[in-house]
Amino acid sequence: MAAGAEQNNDSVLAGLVHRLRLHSALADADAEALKRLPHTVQLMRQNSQLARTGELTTQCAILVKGFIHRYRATDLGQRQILAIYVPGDPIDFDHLFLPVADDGLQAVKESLVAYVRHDDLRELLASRPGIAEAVTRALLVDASIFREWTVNVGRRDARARIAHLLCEIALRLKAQGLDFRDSPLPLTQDQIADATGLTPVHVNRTLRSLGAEGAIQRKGPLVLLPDPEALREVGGFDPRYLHLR
Amino acid sequence: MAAGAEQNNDSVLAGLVHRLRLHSALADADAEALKRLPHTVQLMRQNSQLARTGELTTQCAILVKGFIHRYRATDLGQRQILAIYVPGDPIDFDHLFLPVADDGLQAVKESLVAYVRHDDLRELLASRPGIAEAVTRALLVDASIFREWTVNVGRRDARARIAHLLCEIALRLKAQGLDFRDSPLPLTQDQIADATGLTPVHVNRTLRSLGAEGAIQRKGPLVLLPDPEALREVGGFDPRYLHLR
DNA sequence: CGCGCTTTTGAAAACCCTCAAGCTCCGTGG
DNA sequence: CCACGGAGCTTGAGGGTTTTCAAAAGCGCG
Repeated sequence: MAAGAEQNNDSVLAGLVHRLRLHSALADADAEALKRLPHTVQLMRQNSQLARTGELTTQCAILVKGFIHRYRATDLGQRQILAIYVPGDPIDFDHLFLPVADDGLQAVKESLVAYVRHDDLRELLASRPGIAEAVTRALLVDASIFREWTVNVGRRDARARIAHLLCEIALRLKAQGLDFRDSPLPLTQDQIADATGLTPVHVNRTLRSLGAEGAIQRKGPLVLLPDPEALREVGGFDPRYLHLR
Repeated sequence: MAAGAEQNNDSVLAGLVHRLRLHSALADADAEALKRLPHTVQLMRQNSQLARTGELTTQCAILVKGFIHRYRATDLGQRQILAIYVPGDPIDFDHLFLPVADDGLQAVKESLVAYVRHDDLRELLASRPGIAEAVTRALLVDASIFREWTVNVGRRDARARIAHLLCEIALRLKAQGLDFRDSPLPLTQDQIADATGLTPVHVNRTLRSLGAEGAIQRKGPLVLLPDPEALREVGGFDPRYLHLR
């Protein structure tokens, strides 16, 4: 756990409401109730852990700012990144029902995380079916994304894998009202490798080749997207699996 | 859709109850209510489709007998199998909340499927929170399995991928009170390839090599498992992600 | 200014893929 | 009863994408 300041800011959970409304029609009363949920906010340092595989949790995390990834490791120590969360995303609401953590959670860069207690959230879900349904739907959309990642890693070559990953994150950011340009993804090539099932060396070469064609633009460690359309082509990206309205 | 006889057998949904109880403590009253859910039963011919990507659904399917797989295809027509369901598994309960189908569903071999109407199931979930929680938990366990498949395809070599796949199915069958020996997996090498992100040719060679070592035993198209322990070793299989009690 | 982390580059090797053909098994029909 | 055809399995040779190993260069930070 990173050191963190506790606060109680009213609009911290607005991003979560926005995310739920991407998939569900949430009544205003429900939205207000959600935002009033008691919560604490923590600043997570880059690379700090939110949870470790096997741990028991009693709180749920919501990403407010920054990026967080979910990963799992094989017995041989090979790491596979399974999800990359953007602001507004519920990070581990699955722990509400399966309190033992499957996966590790780590801050990609310095991030702001809101915590709500399982008890409080459970109470809210029980009293407001609209919220319960919206949360369930969000969990199922996440599952659809997990499946697309399997497709990505299993059936696309290196260029397409990376392009697809970037398209997805760009679109999910945009859906949250954010922009790749404003908050460019600070993934290292190591992390891209672990997300796509490749090696860092090959990611480097592929990124380089994509840059040469103009499909992406690079500034230091960051990747910008000058040509989303071209990238979409390369990645064979079809956003239906994101279930955006 | 395959031609199918309609019936109304009382114990058809017992497998589903068993599956839910792998993860949740279900009250007897809840279990009885579940089994009394109105349903029809259909016999699906080998390779027949239950649903196609993009279709709207109004019923949920439960696998009673046989095997069914879930798949998705890339824009280039490459197929990736995303899940293999065993008897007792709820197949598409996600459509209760996201009625537009993400994925295709196809019978691996002749299978028996029970259908319940969304309306009936929704009513049951609303009136019995214990069932609602058990179903949510089952969906989340499935999500955990999806993630492990990403790890499998992304970070293991061919031998380990296939071994891991076989270990998982064998264990899930066993948890349902079935046995690999009684109902050996009728996957073709093509299907194993699509499940593991490999090509059929390489699956053939790998299967052959696993057989030569005695890790598996083969009888015609079928794969038997004489030595689960050896396979577990090869696949780096750690069953925790299955959340079996 | 130097240390650590990340990126970059090169060369060789490995794993897996593609292409292609032959084989076995089995159900169907002549 | 045997020929035919299809589906799935097997095998070989060659090629390609990706990996491994190794080392150097760039960059940010204390």
